[in-house]
Amino acid sequence: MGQKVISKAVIKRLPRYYRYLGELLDAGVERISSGELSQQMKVTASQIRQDLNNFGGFGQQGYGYNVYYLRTEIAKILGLDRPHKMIIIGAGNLGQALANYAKFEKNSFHVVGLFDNNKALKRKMVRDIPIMMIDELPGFLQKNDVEIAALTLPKENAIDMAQILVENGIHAIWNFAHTDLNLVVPKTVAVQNVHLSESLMRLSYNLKTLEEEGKIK
Amino acid sequence: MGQKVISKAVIKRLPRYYRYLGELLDAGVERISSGELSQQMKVTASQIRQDLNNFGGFGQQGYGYNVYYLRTEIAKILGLDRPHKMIIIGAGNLGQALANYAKFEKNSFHVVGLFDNNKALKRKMVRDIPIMMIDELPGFLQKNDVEIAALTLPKENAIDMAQILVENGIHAIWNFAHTDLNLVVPKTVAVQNVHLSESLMRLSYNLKTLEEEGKIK
DNA sequence: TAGATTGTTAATCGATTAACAATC
DNA sequence: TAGATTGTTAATCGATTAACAATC
Repeated sequence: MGQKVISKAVIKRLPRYYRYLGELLDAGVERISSGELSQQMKVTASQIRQDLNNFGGFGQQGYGYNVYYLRTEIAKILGLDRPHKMIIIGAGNLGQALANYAKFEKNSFHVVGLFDNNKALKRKMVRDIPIMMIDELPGFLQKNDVEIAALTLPKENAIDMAQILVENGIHAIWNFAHTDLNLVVPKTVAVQNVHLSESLMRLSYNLKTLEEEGKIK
Repeated sequence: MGQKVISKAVIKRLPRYYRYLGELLDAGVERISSGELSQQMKVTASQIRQDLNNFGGFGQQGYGYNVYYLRTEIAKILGLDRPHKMIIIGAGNLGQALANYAKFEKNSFHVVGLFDNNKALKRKMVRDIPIMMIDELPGFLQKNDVEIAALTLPKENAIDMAQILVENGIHAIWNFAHTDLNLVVPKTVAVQNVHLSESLMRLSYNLKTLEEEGKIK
């Protein structure tokens, strides 16, 4: 309680540290200094030390950081140390892609259901995950302790669906619809908006900039 | 030439302005002030005016901004005013999802081919887009003027594939593999990394924080 | 003209980097 | 112990916000 608020910039970097530490672990590296890690990740050693110190001292003077220990601690910070049940609303290509994707983080995210309103999909399975109809959703949420819902829907339906999800006890929404759900949902629900189109537009901007600088063609 | 470098923070916000302006346009709104827009987008009016002024004066004192004009100008800045040919490497669920997705921006991104090494997919079509084999890729790039490649591959293959793409004249990579391609590819190629797992981890962090603050359950 | 709202400069805030004392 | 490297404070840098003169 009364915990220090960690800046968004720091939180944004944590998953990247987590990924690099995983790769180091796979490569059999036991310890690493902020200096070495900074070279690999192309950030400053100072930033790494500052970031980590937001959460307490994970390193040791004269030694550096133990890779396994540091990774475990970051996992805890990110809440990856326990399973989260997740459902996916929208069983199209993106929904199905996420169903596979979320398994990546082995013990953290369990996709327990896909929902769609296309009756042709009813009772089908994606891997071992059943596709259910939207009208089964409230009942399903009542029976199962689901924390996270991924939304891969047209934006017209996303806001109403978010409402339904919140009413039925969902605590986190991973939103792929073209709208900013966090402006619509109560602050007691975590929201991450993934706007793929924005990413593509930034790529387009960068491409255009390279052209204008004469670095292309 | 010798153009002012625009900060990443500004570029990151442009697509969001573009989206809101599109919605205003659909709603038949003709003009808007930075103050009104700031309320809708939950940012400061000051930031909107500062951001836009990086590119020149799009507004008019006492009037505000013409929605259609401003949107058109932002489109130009982002390079959305001309078509970009795009291919997708990896014809799994994510690749196919992107094939539909990229069409969203009507005249900006044309997906002209999907590539995979799964022979079962050979010669299939996704919508009107042919799936081709990876070994056909260099020939295809030689014949077609493709600027952008989306990469939906396991990370093991992504780096080699990026190399091949760059050698064959690709200028922009939209990377969905779990690795930082921008650290690997020459600076004359634009890269946007989309790390979905990082987004999910941030969601998990926010969820955990809400729990700890006692706002859940 | 008076009112509204931009464009732009100046002030503030926050994040990053540098430096170094603490300590393993 | 000497050397290495963290943890942490101080300095710098950049981004955001506030303020207001310019101007439609």
